[in-house]
Order: sequence, then structure tokens, then C-alpha cells
Amino acid sequence: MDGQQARRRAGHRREEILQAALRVFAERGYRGASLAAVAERVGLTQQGVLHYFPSKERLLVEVLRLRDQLDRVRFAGGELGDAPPSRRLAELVSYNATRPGIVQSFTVLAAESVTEQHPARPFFTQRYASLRRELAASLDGELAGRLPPGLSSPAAAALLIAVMDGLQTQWLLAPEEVDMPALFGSFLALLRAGDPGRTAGQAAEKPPSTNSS
Amino acid sequence: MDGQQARRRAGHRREEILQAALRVFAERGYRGASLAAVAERVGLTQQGVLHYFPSKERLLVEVLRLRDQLDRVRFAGGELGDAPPSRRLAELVSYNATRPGIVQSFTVLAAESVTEQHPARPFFTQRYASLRRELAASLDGELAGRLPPGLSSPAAAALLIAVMDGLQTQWLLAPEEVDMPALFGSFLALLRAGDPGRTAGQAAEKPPSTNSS
DNA sequence: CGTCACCTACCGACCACTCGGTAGGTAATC
DNA sequence: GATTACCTACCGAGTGGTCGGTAGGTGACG
Repeated sequence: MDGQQARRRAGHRREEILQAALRVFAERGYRGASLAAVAERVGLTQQGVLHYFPSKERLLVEVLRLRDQLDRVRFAGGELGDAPPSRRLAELVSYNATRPGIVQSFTVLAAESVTEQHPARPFFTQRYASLRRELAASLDGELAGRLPPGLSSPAAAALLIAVMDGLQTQWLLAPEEVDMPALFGSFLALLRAGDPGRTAGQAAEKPPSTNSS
Repeated sequence: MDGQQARRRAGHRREEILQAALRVFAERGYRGASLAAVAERVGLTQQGVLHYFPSKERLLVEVLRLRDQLDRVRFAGGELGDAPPSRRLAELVSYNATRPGIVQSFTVLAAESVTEQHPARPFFTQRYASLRRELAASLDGELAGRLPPGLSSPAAAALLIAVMDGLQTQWLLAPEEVDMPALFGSFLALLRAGDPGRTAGQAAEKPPSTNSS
């Protein structure tokens, strides 16, 4: 009488739990979230969740790994696979502006991870380091020699990431007031100011494709 | 037999508790912190803390108010009272780079505040809004007409705040790798792109060539 | 004597996690 | 086709602990 058909989808349950956990962590943070809340969303008991993941901490780690992987796929691939990285970043920011839940999960968890003994700390430390490295390399390819004078590509990469993160916080708190994609586009325009044709061209023509506000 | 002389300093205890609470919230976040941990640092029991603050939530609110007030004093006043705002911001970032605890408290609490039903949410929503407003007004005074083309002063203000916040997260996770003051200085240089300005690795090496406008 | 500062004692809720089951499915053996 | 053996997928009940908060008291001081 019960959901015995669901039994068949063994791997499916795990994924359901991961998605529910992402949402719960986004809404309450890791420490504020409970396994029971995750379980409730997938129609299980807390013990049912622990059947699939040995501990809350492991659940968090797997959630992060999954999301990071999906994000990288989205950034690296897609129909924009061969567009310049700044263009793809702008696209990512616009996409994020339609998914506050996902944005919130990363904003909350990244900041929480800097606290003592937080299980996500190694993940985010490594993630930021590799993000900076990869993005700097991409920028070297795209804007070699065309960055503003005195701005190295590693510095530009760190600033780009900082702007993305910082805008997200402001946007989550006041989405009506903060036009995240437009502001990020403005920053990208600043980075191209060192171009030979500087002062030519308004920043207004640069903003990324779809920008609803 | 114990420190009963301390009884005299009634108002002093409150401040001790506020400072201890700031540290505990920084280390574990609001939800991850316990009143008992705060109490332990000032040599009280949990109930002793509740004698001074009626609830954990009220304690948080008062901590935020105190810190915000101190920060505003530091930004607005001091020996730099009449320096241009970008210079004062650079100074603030350099100062922050020596106080990871304070930085961490705001980074953690600001991000945590975007979660559901968080008691600090109104505080941060309002704080960011007024920060953007005031900073935009200051920029209008300092850099009127000299911002990069197409960049309004409200946009510049939002970006400045975003960069500060975003750099803090990266710096907290990898202080050796991320030179927060230098990176912030690089960003400030970008904002003066219209000017015949030079880019400085260190933001602190600017003579007070007062630009009154 | 009253007030302040603080404590002991306690409560009910919630936490992650464990243990010991049960219901059913699968596959080999007789 | 029945028995045996073993697997996955859970759940009920409990463990020990922590949480914020309350009630009521005690002792020092003015």
C-alpha cells in the first residue's frame, strides 16, 4: 500500500535527500539546520536520512560537492563553451539572479565556513584558491595585456570573485534595490578600461545579455 | 570569597558581556553560539548573562548596535576626519586587516542574517541600504564627474561595499594568500580611471593631497 | 529594609546518533 | 515450489547531551 514502487529508485532517494538538504541548509545554515527538517521534506524520518548518509557532516560535504560540480559544468560548458570568460561570468551572474535559493546556500555556507571547526571550511578554502587560479588563467588568455595598468590577472580574479560574492549578500537582502547583473556588468566594464580604446564606448553597451529588473 | 569587588562596576559587566558575545558570535555564528559560552568568558553562569540581557536575541541586537556605532565613529572621525572617503575606506580596510575577529563577526553574521527568521536580518538590511546611500553621497562629493564613464555613484558605492565584503571572506579563509588592503587599493585605482592617477600596490602611500571639490 | 547581582535548580524542547528490529526483494539450493 | 540465506530500506524507541529560558532564593551593599 505504501510507496513500494519507490523502492526501485534506490539512487533516486539519495539525490532527493541531497536536494532537500541544500534547501534546508540555505534556509537555516548548517548549524541551524536539523536532519529532521531534511527528512520531513522527502517524507522520511531522521533515521531514514541517516541510512543514506552516515552523519550530518557527510551530508553537508556531499551537498557541496554536488553543487560545485553542477556549477562548474554550467560555467565551463553549455552553449557558451567558447565565449570569453568574462562573458560567461556575466551569464552566470544573470543566471544566479533567477535562483535565490542556490545563491543563498553558497553565501550562507561560505561565510559560516570561516567559523571554528566548521566542516565546510576545507571545501571553501580550496574552492576559492582554485577559483582564483583558474580565473586568473582564463583572464590571461582573454585580456592579456589589456587589463588596467598595474592590475595583475590574479588580482583581477580575486576582485571578480569578491564582487560576485559581495553583490550576492546585498542582493539577497534587498533584491528590488540591488540589480546584481547590471552592477556586475559595470564592474566588468571597469576591468576593460585599460583597453587601447579607453574612454571610448559607454559602459552601457557592455551589460550582459538578459537583464530583467 | 570571589571577585565581589567587581560588583561595583555594574555597567562594566554589561560591556564585558557584549565584547565576549561578539567574540563568541564571530567564532560560531549566532545559531552556533550558546549563552553558556558567552557566560564562561566573563566568569558567570548562563543565567548571569540573562540577568543583563533578557534573551539571546536581544544580546545579539545590542552587540550589533555597539559594533556598528564604533565602526561609524572610526570611519567618520579620527585623525582622518577630513580626508576624502576613498582614502578613509582604504584606511578602514587596512585597519580591518589587523582585526580578523571583528571582520569575522560581521562576515558571519551578515551572511547568516539572510536566512529565515534571523533576528539580525532587519539590522543588516537597513545597514546596507544606509551604507550605500551615505557612501554614494560621499563619492558624489569627492569624485564628482570623475568616476569612470557610465558608472553612477550609487553603483560605485554598491561595488565598493561588495568588494570589501567579498575580499573579507577570501582573506579570512586564506590570509597569507589574499592581500586584502592591496587588492582593495587596486579596486580604488580602477574607480579613478578617468583621472591621470597612478596605480599603487599599496593603498596607504598616498600623500594627503586634499582634493576638495 | 530594599535593591542589585547573581546563583542553584529546574523545565521542556531539541539535537545528532545508535540499536534493534521489520517488511520486502533476490537469488541460490533442494 | 519451497526453503534458506542474505540484502536494502527503512522505522520506533531510546541515549546522552545541549539549548534558551524561568523560578526562586541568597548574600552583599546602600
